[in-house]
Amino acid sequence: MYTSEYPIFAVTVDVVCLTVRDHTFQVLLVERGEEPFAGRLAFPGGFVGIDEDLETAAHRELMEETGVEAPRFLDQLRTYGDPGRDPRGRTVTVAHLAIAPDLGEAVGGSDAAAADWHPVEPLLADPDALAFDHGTILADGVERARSRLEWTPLAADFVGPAFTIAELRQVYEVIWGLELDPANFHRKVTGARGFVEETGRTADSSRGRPAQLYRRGRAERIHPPLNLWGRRP
Amino acid sequence: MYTSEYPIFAVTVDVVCLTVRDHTFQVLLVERGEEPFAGRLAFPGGFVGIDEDLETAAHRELMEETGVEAPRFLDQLRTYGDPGRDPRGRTVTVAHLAIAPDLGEAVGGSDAAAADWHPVEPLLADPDALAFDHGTILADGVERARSRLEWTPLAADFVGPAFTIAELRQVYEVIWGLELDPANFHRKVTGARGFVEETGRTADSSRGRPAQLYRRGRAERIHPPLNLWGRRP
DNA sequence: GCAAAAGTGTTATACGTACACCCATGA
DNA sequence: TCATGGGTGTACGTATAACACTTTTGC
Repeated sequence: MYTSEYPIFAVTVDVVCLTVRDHTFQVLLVERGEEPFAGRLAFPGGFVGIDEDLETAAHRELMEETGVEAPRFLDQLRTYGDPGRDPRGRTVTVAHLAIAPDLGEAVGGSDAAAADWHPVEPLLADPDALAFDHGTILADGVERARSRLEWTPLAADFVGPAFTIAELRQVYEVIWGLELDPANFHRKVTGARGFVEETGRTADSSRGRPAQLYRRGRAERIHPPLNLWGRRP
Repeated sequence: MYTSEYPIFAVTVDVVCLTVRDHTFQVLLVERGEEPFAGRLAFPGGFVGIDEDLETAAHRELMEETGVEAPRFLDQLRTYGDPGRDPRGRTVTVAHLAIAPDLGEAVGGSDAAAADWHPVEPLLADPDALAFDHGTILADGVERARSRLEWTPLAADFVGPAFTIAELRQVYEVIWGLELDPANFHRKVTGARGFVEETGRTADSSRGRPAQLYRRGRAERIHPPLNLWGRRP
């Protein structure tokens, strides 16, 4: 190895885990127990093992620090490596984007002092709300998720294994911050090949006609992209 | 620093530099001078300096190894860090995507044995054509470039500072491998706000009516995306 | 029945494709 | 004046936004 010939780095992973809870776009954060940034909010994450691949490390850190075991989606987001981003030394972090359905209150793993969901909007508005450069990373993660909704079935990863078209529509409405026509949305989603499949079952309805339940389809891309520009004002 | 407490990594950058030359989609490669993979083709790249940020390192390595000084576009692509991707030890590489206009033959820098442009297609067809995991990286870079053409003015980065609409169309035709209607393409591109601006000058024409010259506009995204599905068969 | 939510029908308009056609130049 | 590529006009078909309307449930 060339540890004496070449610069030495520490490599970490961080996980931007997003969900929709209580009609709000939220992100999973831990309260840091140690310096630097002790007591501040940050993404779950940590050092990559010497024989561990990056995605495995991301899954492991998410599980260890928050108890979230199986996000519906997890992929690389971007790598952040500015000198000085970590006061302890030269660290490069490979940020990942994860999507989980609303899992209820019970989060919190072994390592971190506390893990909880936080609404995204106030965090985006205050660049110094999070430790390290995590404010920048959050902005990139949110942008990536918003963009992916257009041309992949990512929205289905925000809801449970069986869901109604209205639940899916609320994901778009919350994340994009606009109101969609339920009738046209229904046609677009059910008409896009491979986005959703019927289960044959219907949802319980407290009032109104019960909705059909769907599951996620096999498609990885939506053709053509869902061109949802929202309701005209 | 925690070099004794935590795993030690080497961090490199690699640059997938793409262009369109001779009506062909091409990538800039160097012939490796040393083991491992001596004599094999690889992307320009190398170790990141201890006080250097990632993008600066990418620019530097591209310049040092190929002489390409100012690509029109350079951004992170993805990070590759599987254990075992480099037989010498644990290395994480932050791959970058660069786009340059056709610069003529003269490439070749100081460090590498040789640097030259190579058509992309045969390299994609043979997964073992390149050193390390660079075949995978090339496939990701090409896919990213193809996708960006749809919704950003990336095509303008493949041509010179002043260009005709026909030159721009050829970029799409070569990279997407299809034939476009010149009339409709012209309208779409000139109609998309911020994609191109008139220069007032015209190109020299060997035959036919001389074309207007345009420069790149200020937009970073095209609304709506250029929905070019090509000429029907 | 009534309210509420799911889902379907309908229509005016916008948009895109195809291609006819005119324009400006070199030979 | 002919050939060639640049650029415009336009008709027709398809997609879609808007919203009226029907369906199916709980109360």
